[in-house]
Amino acid sequence: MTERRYDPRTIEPKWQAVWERERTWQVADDPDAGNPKAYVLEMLPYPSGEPHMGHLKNYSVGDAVAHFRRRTGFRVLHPMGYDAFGLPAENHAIRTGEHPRVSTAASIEQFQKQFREWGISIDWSREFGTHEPRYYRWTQWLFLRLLERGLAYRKEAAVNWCPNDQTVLANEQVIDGRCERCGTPVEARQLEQWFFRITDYADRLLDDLETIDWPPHVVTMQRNWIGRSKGAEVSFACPELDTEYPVFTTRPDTLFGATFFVMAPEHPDVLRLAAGTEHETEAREYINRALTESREERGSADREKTGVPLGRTVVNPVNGERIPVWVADYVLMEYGTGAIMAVPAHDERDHAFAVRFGLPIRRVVEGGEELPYTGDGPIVNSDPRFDGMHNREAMESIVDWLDSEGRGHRSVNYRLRDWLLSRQRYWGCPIPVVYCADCGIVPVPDDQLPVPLPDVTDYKPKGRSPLATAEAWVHTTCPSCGGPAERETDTMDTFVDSSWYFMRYCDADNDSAPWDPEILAQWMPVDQYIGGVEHAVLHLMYARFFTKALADMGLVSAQEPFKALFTQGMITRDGAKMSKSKGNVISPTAYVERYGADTARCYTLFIGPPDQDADWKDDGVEGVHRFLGRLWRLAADVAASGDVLVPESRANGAAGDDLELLRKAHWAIDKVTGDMTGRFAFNTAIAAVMELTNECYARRDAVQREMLAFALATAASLIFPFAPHCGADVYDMLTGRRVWEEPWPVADPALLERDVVELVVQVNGKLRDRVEAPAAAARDELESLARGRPRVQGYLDGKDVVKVVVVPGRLVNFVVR
RNA sequence: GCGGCUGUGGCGAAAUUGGUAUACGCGCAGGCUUCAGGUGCCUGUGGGCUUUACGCCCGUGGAGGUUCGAGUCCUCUCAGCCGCACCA
Repeated sequence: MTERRYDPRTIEPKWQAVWERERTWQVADDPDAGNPKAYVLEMLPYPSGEPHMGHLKNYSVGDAVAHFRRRTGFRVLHPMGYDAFGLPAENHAIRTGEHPRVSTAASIEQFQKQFREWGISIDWSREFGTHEPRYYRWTQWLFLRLLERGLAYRKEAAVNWCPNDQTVLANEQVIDGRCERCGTPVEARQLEQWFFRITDYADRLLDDLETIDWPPHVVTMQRNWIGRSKGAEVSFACPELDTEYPVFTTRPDTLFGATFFVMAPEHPDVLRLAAGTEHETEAREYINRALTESREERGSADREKTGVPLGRTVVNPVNGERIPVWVADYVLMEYGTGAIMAVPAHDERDHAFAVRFGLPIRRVVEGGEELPYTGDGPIVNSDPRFDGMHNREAMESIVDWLDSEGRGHRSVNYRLRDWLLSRQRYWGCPIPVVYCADCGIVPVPDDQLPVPLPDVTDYKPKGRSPLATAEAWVHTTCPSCGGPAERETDTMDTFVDSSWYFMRYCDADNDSAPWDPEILAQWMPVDQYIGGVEHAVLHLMYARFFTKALADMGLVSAQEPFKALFTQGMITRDGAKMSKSKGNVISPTAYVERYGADTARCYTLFIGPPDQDADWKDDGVEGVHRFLGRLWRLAADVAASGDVLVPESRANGAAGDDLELLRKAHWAIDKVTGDMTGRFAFNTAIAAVMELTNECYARRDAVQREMLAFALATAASLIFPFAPHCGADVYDMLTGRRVWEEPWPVADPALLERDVVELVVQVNGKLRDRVEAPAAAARDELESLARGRPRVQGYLDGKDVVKVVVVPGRLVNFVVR
């Protein structure tokens, strides 16, 4: 019909230039602004190589939200930065000798370029990388505030050591006993390291999950990770050594069933207990072996239980019984007290252990056919005071009794461990403390920040941080006494950097504080956070902890950083995760060049619900490109046929095809608006704009030019959040106006209603006929209309109509016998 | 083992509260336009049956149930994916 061609290569740069020149997406900090604020944020990218499809999807989702909020009356903060410290850049440096700063800068440049080519509406005035001194200065400053409050501390502990990356790892970074980054089995090492006291916040991190709008599965994962258990702490005495060993139990009702006692190999008293007994040598050997085993070797629940007796007994406080003490590696030093009472009749692990070593098993709760029985029931074989009582009640009574005797009390335990933040690696934020022979650990004063990351020649970790080789940097003077001192050479876990970046965006250029609290209060919390589910317990837990700790210091008023969270699904290729090793990586660049950014962006959203994983198919991309081309071409034809038009609905007097098209436009407005408010149903929103476009084609020769222009301009307006260039261009061609300056369209309810509806007629729930009926018709009118249909008559003749169900506007159902 | 999610055409998927199952897109088939086209436009497309009709039957992983009516609610079950995994 025309030679006019949809050419994204022309229109996309044209609009990008306008947005760049006019700084369209820049937003001012203005406490007096009339509009409410909306802080829309996608997780900041880790700049390694070039952006991939996951980035394209992530920022397409976020940009759609940002655009929609802007046009529905919000002042939107939509910033960008780079999580630039980290292992991949450093490993690259080890291989090539190139400074991580260089490769990181090159990658950041790629991201900057592509974000602009994608047309993402970013406020570039707030951009930073976490590796820049102007940023990490404040990471260090925040570390010192946590240190002052005792929330950062140093201790020796059994930590996870990755022999490949030559660094310690946080608990959260160990997956199935292996390093999260490289997959190497993790070893246990006894080292002195820096920790954040995140466990102090366990209760609040758990309870406040109820105050935020997050996907339930992420909430569940965090809840499980924190792992709060309620129970009791009960002391078992060892008279020979004149000591007492408290244990944590969630089942104080089974105390009378405790037949032995087990300590973790790491327990500080195990060797002392075994000393001088016949089992001393055996115990010593067992403990030594257990301590050198990797987490993976030790960790599995299905492996056969091992352990040795220590040749001692302790006294069960409820009945004075002496029970033998064992050491076994199924007891963990990190959880509870590092010692347990074993109740083999009612605990699977204790049962397996008792069977293996021939230890007695005593049932104290009735129920179940076989042992171990972990359910509820009446207490037996215990004390006359408790026998016959339901075990749930007995729990309370037994703890109360022990408490009154001073031998126990209620207690809560958590699975969550403190956050180990030291890393023996180069490319990270230096920890701002020095070690002085006289003064000990001395924080670097605020006015000496940042502690710069020194240059080194060898990035290879050798069990010590590469920073240790920067002698001139390491040797410094003590800020406290002026004597010689050495700098901390470990760097921080990069999750520290990303635990507060969203606050820095609010006041990114501040060089006298991490932020001005008043400006921060204007923007925080993030209203909509968008990112991958892989951060469900790592980044998202750490950022919540930081926010709460800083809130306690009065630095932030928000208790939660991310009011709402959306986790987008992965883009796969042939059903598999894209990875360089599989060779199935597809780069957004090729598609952006060939079809334009709008097509690539729309496709990542149209492919399916955005929280679901989706498989990339080139055919699907074609389909989306065809749709944008159809919209653009028809609009170009209309625009070429006369003057530019003012977008208005022309509701009055429209009839016939004009009215039908007008209705379809309003239906689409309603559908898209609904799909985007409180939901992320972008796939069906785009489908609705496709339907509207199809309707424009179907009626293009039957409607007035103005109506066609209105319908097409509406389609452009609605597709703009997903395909901003095409949306802007079409809108401009038809109206001469800028779509992003237009308020979001509002559907006219009168045009959503129809005066005639298709009534479904069922007999016994089966569809038998359809008939046009006035929408306003009364129930009995609808019934007689339906009853009068010949086809329906055929089903009703000779039968008893026992019931008639009428749903006005929908259906009539005759129940016959 | 525990917890969570998902099962709908040849494929990706729709179906806000129980009310016409399969919107939209891909693919496929046919037609028109074109010198041509891997372009554009139009039409058709869940399966089966027959008397080819304004027809009937079946159909949302499987089996039951509730209801006038179930993709949607309940019970059991199968399959796949994800998370946690000796946490006392």
